[in-house]
Amino acid sequence: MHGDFLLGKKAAVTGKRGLLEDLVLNERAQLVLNSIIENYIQSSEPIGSRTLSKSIGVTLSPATIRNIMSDLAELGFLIQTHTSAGRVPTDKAYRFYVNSLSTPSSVPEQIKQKITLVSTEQGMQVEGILAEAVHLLADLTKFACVVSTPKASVSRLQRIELIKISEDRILVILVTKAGVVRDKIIFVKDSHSQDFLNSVASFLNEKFKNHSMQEIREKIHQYLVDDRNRYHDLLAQAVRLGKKAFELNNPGEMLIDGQMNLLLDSHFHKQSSVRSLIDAFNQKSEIMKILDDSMRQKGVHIFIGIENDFEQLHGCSLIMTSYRNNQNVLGSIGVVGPTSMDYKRIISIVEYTAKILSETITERSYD
Amino acid sequence: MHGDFLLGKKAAVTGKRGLLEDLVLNERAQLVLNSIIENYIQSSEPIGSRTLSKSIGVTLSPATIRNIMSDLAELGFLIQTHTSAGRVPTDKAYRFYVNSLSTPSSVPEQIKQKITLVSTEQGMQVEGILAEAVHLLADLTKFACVVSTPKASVSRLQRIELIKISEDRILVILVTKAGVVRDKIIFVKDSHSQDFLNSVASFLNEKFKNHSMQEIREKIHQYLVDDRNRYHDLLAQAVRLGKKAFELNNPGEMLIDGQMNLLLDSHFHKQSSVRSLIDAFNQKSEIMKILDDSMRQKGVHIFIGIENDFEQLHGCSLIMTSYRNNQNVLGSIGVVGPTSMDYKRIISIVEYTAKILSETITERSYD
DNA sequence: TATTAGCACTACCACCTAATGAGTGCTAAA
DNA sequence: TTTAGCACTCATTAGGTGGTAGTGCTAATA
Repeated sequence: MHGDFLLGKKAAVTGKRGLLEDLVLNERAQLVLNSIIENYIQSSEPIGSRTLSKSIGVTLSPATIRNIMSDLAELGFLIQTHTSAGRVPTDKAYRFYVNSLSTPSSVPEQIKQKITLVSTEQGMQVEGILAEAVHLLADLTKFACVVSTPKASVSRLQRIELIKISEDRILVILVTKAGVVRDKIIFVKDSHSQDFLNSVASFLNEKFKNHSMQEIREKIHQYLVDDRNRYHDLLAQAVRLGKKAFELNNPGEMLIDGQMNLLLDSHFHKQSSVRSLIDAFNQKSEIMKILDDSMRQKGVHIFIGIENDFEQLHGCSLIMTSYRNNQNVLGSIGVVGPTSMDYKRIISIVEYTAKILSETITERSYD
Repeated sequence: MHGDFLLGKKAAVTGKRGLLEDLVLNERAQLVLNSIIENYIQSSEPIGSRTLSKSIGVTLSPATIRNIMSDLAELGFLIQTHTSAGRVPTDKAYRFYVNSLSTPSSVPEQIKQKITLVSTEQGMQVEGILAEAVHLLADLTKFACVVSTPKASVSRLQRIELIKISEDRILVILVTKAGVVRDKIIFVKDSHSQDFLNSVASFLNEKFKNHSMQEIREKIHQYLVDDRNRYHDLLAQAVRLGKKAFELNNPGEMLIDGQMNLLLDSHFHKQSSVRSLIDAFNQKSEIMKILDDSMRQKGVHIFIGIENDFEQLHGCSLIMTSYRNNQNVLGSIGVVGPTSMDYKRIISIVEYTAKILSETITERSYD
C-alpha cells in the first residue's frame, strides 16, 4: 500500500494497522492532518494544498503537501467532493484528531462567568435548573443541546406523601434525595381517610427512605408475593397503595434547546438533511437512548458522525457527559452539532457546564 | 378614486369608506379577490389574470380580470412583487377574506379522530395534556404552536399542603381546582414541626379553598396590615408562611412545539426572516402577552400580519383561542404561521382542539 | 531519496447574453 | 361594459466564456 511510509514507528514496528487506536501517523502527516481539520473547522470549506502551505507553520511546498494529502486520502482520512476541489476531513479524521487532543483546553474566563450565572434564584427547582443549563449551553455553543431529567428509577427516596384529594383520587408526592419533586395522581376504588393515608405514608417513609425507586419496586413486589403479609391489614393496604405510587409512568424525560441553531448552520442547509434532522428531534426516544448510554460512563463521551446508533444523526457529532449530585449520576447533558464542530471548545464548555450543574444540584440535594 | 365602482350598494349609499368593516366590494370583485387568495394559499405563487380566468368558476376574460385586479390593487388588497409579476394578496385582503368567512368550516372526521386521541392515559397531569395538545396541533397544522399553562393568579385553590423536608426547607404543594399541581420549596429561618405545619395548612385550606390565588394574596396582605392579628400566634405564623407559599414566582409559562415546521416553510426561507423568527420564539415574554390577550376574549382570535403587537411576528398570522375548565378560562392555545395560511382549515382545527382540550381538562378538574 | 517546480487538466463559479414566457397596461373594436 | 390585440416589462433559464483553485503527474533538483 502506498501510504505505508506515513505510519509512525510504533505501528511500523508492531505491524498493527487498521485498528484506529494503533494507527500512528508520522509527525509531518499528523501536522498536515490536524492543520486541515482546524482550517476546515474554521472555514467550512475544502482545504487545498496551496492554502495549507501558507497557513501551516512549517515551510512545505504545495506539491509536498499534495503528496501527503494524497496518502492521507488513501488511508481514509480525507475525501474530495469532486476532482478539482480541496480536501475535507472524514469522520475517521475527526476521531483521530479528537483522540490526539491530550490536554483538555480550559474554558475562557469570560465564558466561565456566563456559566456561573446558572440559577442564582433560590426558589428554582431542579427542572428549572436543568432548563437553564441547557438553554445556556445552546446559547454558548450555537448548536442543539439536550439534557435528561434525573432518572426516576435510580433516584433515591427522601420522602413520600399521600394526600386525599377526592373520594377516588390520591395525590402522591415523591421527593428524591436529589431534590426532585414528582407529583402524580392515582385513582383508587375504595375511599381512604387522610389519617389512614398518613399512616401508610409514614410506613413507606420508614421502610424505604434512601432506597432507589428501582429497589423499592422490587421490595414491594416481594411483599406482594409473600403470603404471610396477606393478613396484616395496614401492611397489605400500604403495599397496594405503594405499588401504585411507585409505579413509574413517566418514561424519563429530556429537555431540548437550540434546535433552531442547527437549522441555521450552513452544514445542514441542504433541504434533505434539514428534514431528517427535524424528524430526529421529534423522535425523542432515540436521543434518550444515547443520553442514557453516556450516563453509564465516566467523563465526556464523544460520538463522531456514524459512531452513534441513531441513523438520522449520522451526519452529526455528539458531545455528552453526565451530571451528578455528590457521587450519584443523575442524568446527562450534551450537544448535537455538525461533525466539523470546534471539538476543543465545545468539549470544554460541555464539561464545565456539567460541573457547574452538578455543583448547583448537589447544593440543593438532601444527601 | 378609480375603484369606486367596485363598492357594493351598502357602502355606495351610506358613503362610508376607508373603514374596512364598512367596505363592501361588489360581488364580482369579491369573487375575484377570494379566488386569488385561495389560489395563493394553495400555490404560494403570484396569481396572474390568465391563470385566474381559467380557475375561476365564472367565464371572465383575462382582460376583464386584469381590470378588476388593477382596481383591487388600487384599493390596497393586492400588490405586485414586480411589474410583470402576478398579484399577491395583502394583509388587508386576508383580513377581508377572514371576515367574510361566515360559517366556520367543520373539521373532517379523519382529523377529528386524531384529535380525540389526546391523553387517554389516566395518570397524565395537566401539563402533560397541554404538551400533547400542542404537539398534536403542530403536527396537524405543520406550523409552530403555543399554549400557555394555566395562569397561577386566576386559578382557584383546591388544597394546600406543607411538608417539612429539612430544618429550613418546607415543600409547598398547591392543588388547583383545575387539577394543576404546583410544588415549590420555601426556605424558613425557624424550624417548625410537621404537626404545626399541618395546623397551618388546614387553617389555610379552610380559609382559602375556592379562592383564586390573586384573592388569597390580597387577603393575606390585609391580615398582615391588620394590627389585631398580631397577637394571635398561630394566625400570625400561618399568615407569614402563607404569604411565602402563595407568592407566585413562576411568571406563567408556555409550551412551544413545531417551531422547526416554520423554518421549513417556503415563506420563511429568506435568511433574514428566519433569524428574526428564531429570535422571536426565544423571546417568550412577547408571545406570552399575545396569549394572555386572547384569553380575555371569547372565541377564536385572529391576528393577520402586522395586527399583532410583536414586531418580529409581523410577517406571520396567529390563530389563538382560549381553553377552559367548565366556564373558567385557564389559558390559551394557538398557531403561528405564514399570513398565507389556509385560514378555514387552521381556524377549525384550532377551535376543535381547544374544545377537546377543554373537555379533557374539565373531566379532571375538581369543580 | 525526498522535495519541488512546472505543466496539463478538471470542475466550479461568476458573469454575460439571448431566448422564453408569464404577466402587465392601454387602446380600439365588439 | 367587455374583450381582443398589441407593445412592453421583467424574472427565469439555458448556453457560453473566462477565471480560479484545485488536482495528478513528471522531470529536475538538493
